Amino acid sequence: MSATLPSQYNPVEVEAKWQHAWEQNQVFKADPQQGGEPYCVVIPPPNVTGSLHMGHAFESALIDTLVRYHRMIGRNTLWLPGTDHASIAVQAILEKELRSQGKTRYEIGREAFLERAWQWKEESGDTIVGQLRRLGVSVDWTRERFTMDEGLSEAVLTAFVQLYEEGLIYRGNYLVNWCPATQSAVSDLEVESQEVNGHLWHFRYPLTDGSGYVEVATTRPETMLGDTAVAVNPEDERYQHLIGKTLMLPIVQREIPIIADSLVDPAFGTGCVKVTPAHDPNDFEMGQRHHLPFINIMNKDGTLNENAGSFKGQDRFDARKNVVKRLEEDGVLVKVEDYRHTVPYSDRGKVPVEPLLSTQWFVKIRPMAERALDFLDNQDEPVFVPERWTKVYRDWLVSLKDWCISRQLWWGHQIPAWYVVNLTNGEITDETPFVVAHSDEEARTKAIAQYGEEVQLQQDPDVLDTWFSSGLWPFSTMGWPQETPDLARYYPTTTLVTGFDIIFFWVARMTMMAGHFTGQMPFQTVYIHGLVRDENNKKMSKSANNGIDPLILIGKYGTDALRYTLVKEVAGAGQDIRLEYNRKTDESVSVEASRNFTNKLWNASRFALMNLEGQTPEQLGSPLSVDPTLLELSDRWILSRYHQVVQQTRDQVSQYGLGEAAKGLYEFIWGDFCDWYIELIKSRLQSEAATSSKQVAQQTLAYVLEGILRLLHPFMPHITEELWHTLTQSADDRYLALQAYPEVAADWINPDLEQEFELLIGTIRTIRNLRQEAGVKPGVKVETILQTESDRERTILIAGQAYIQELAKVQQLAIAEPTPLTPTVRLRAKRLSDYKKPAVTLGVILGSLVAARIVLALVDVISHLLLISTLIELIGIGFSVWFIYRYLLWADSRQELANTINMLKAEVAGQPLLTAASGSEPDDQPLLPEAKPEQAPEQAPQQEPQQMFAGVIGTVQVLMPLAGVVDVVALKTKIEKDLSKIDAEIKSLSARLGNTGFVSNAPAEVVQGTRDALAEAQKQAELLRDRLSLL
RNA sequence: GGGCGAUUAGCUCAGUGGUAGAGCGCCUGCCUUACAAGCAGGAUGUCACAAGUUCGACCCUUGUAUCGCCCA
Repeated sequence: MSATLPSQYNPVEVEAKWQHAWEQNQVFKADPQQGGEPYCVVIPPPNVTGSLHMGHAFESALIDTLVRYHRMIGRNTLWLPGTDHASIAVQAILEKELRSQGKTRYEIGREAFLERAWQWKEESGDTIVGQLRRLGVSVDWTRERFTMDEGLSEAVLTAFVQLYEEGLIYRGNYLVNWCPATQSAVSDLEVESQEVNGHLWHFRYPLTDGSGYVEVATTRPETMLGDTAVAVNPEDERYQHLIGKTLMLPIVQREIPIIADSLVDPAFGTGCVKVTPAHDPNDFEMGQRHHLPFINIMNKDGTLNENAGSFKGQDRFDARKNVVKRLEEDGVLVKVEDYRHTVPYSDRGKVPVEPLLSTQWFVKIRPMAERALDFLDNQDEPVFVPERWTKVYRDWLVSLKDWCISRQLWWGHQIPAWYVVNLTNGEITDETPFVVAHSDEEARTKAIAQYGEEVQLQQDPDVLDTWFSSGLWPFSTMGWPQETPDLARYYPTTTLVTGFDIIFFWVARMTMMAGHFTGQMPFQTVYIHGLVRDENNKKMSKSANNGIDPLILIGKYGTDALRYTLVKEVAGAGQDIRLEYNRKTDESVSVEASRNFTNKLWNASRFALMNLEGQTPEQLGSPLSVDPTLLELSDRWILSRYHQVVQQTRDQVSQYGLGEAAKGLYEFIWGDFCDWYIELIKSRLQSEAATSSKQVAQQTLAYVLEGILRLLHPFMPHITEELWHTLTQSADDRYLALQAYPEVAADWINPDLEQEFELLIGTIRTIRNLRQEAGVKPGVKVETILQTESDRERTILIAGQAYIQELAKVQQLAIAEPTPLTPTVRLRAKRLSDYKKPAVTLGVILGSLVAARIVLALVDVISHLLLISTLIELIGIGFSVWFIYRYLLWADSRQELANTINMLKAEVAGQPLLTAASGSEPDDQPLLPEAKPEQAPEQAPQQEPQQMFAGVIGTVQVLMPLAGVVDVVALKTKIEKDLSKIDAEIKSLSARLGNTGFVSNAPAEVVQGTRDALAEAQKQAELLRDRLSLL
């Protein structure tokens, strides 16, 4: 089974399989009876207006990552899904459809219209939940809700009635934003300002006393038909004498007063403004203040009404032209200027909204806003991530005005107010009395009690603003107003994840509603994510038609790849992301990169399965509990790295750093695990014999891989679930989604070891680099000499020599001090290593016997070198003593000596080198816990009989003798290039250290670090210069 | 007009008061028994501009420019 995984991952099948399995088995069904601290998220309900776009995919990916993570760390998790009925948007779609059939909603009637609407809802809702399923979201489908379902409608009724009874909902005649296209009032938020090139018309109103004219300017001349005053700023000295006088309004011939109001901007136009209280918000305020008449000149379809006199029936824009023409004819038009100004447009209707006086339902918002502010200011609730949104939210609450909640639409929650129409001739007028109730029956009962048996009731035909029901979503979905177990357990919810564009629309309304009805904030944290921008950095939107269908990318690369791309792109929390996309080919290089990552994971797992010989991680046992001495250097390194990553991932996810967490896992999995660890253990795994080395490698491989699958699961749920099942051979009814997230084993994190390992990796890279520079064929094994005078580095290299040989394709490796031609005798403080005592005894006995021979051989060797040091002869007995001490007393030193001798022999004689102890087991204790810095030995310039490729890593000199293939020019170029880099570094470091300010002010460790870096760079430069001088 | 965010490699973006990073793309060499959706190696930067704080600024402060978003 395991080894038969195909070599390319096919997400289509795997993803469908697990989506189906998760849902069928209700894997994500929440149980309020279970223990565990609750973690609850309600979905920002998508509108049933068609289909999901990339923004939904992004948001869902973020939420699902958080939810799956918290489920795995043991929280009692609920993610509640659902959809929103979206009154205006859906009604607009349906009416458009009707129009294309040559019908209107009034012709087919309310009932038939709603039937169509529900049908649409079913279709669109199905599409949307189908898409959500394909995103692999771990929602509890058993709790799916819709804003117009029975329970939520009950919540809406309850909320409305209660607010009405508390005096927080009222019906009144106010100026609203009227959208003539949809023929409904819209809220302030549904109005969008657009800059347009318009005109500013100046005309004159004559004073009634005949003493002259007042000049006014306007961008909407047709409204002059409804003017009831002209206003000036009370401070404006130019017009003091006019205040209180009256004017004769042209065309209409109405006498209107000149008033003083500080709302007037003296700098606008002439400083005199016409006042049309029924058609402008500012004028409305002035009208109220100065008790002016409110003259409405417009019908609801945007044509002028009888108050417009001869202009009656004309469309507002036609009327504009005609009014101007008439004013011109009357000789009161002064001038027309081009004028760029902002015009409020209806978000949905895409036409300029008309401020219109009409009777609507409003929520008195201040008490609710104050309550939400109180929570924010005194209890820091909710917490915004990123924090900067707090201010945006707060500013909004502070300046909030009453909320118009009635919409002249049919699709939605019909307003639960019944008019006693028999009192107003069977019609609903502004004066018709009404009762507010939960139902027909209740309304009737109430009405009869108040108005007698004869009442004839008619329900308000309008519906509520969609956000009225959305505002209740966090608690209405859990059963409110009933006291349900869900409400008790999961409310308030933990986190709300949404876009900043609906902080006002939705977030603030939820906090206000929740504060009022539940006495709590509906969520602890609001994570505000950014937008998905298109390949041109433009916001994706329907109107710009630049949306990208997530399903296309899912079909091409898989859900995991798309989700991972979206999540990985986020920097910090809440930054916008840009999605790379080619519209011609429907391809995305960034999603492709993630797909490649899934494939990498797939193949790493495939490799593991091929090499675990059918054993599961459980059967193999954790490497954390085996005899620690059996773990090899690479095992301990990957375990250290792994636990580091566990720590880091947990930290980052808990701080909403999802992008960083995703990127960290990518680096660990592809870099550390695949590129290094797997490569390092290949030889152990491939050994025929069942050695402990092989077994430990298998254990570690299985352990880390399973950990990786768990770590990555919230980010890539499908492929990890699939691979986990294969790896663990778990029964079908167990799920990775329900397993525990990896715990940090802090004891296994060893920064020293990781740092030491870096030297090995660096060395391997340097050798590979030299090979490439020298043009060595990839398959060919080379010989390499590593020289360093640092004991510490040497010990690390010796411990990792098998790795170096394996991964850098080195046949013969010598690790030594720089050839000590003129060594200084010095005492070494190295203590006896426990495990080398027997060798020492033997060494002492053999040492003296061998010494003479060795010395002779060495002298012999040296005498063949190009530079014969006459010093050798002077050293005599002293050298021998030092030599025995240095090279023969200790096992590793003998190893080193053997290497050196072999190397020297080979250099001289051109014979193959003896391979450096490839069978020796790498150290398994920390490499150099007590390495002592030593003084650098004085050394004679080194000489090699042949030219070598050379590189430097740390202070390790990497030499690669390549007889016959050395291109001196290439070699020289290479070294010179390295050298110039290092020289630049030396210059910069020296300059810094030469600055007394730096040395005296910077922290000691920084100064020391700089000194160390300089010393290392100088050493490197020296080595390279020496090498260069030999060419 | 007010507010917020951004400006770093060809592209998309990370980043830290102490020697500038990743992915993609590019160049070179490889079908090495997990992966060519791959492996190995390589090149690439006035960190938008200007002044200031500091021993030291890509990072902090102020201003300027450009882009984007929100609000009026």
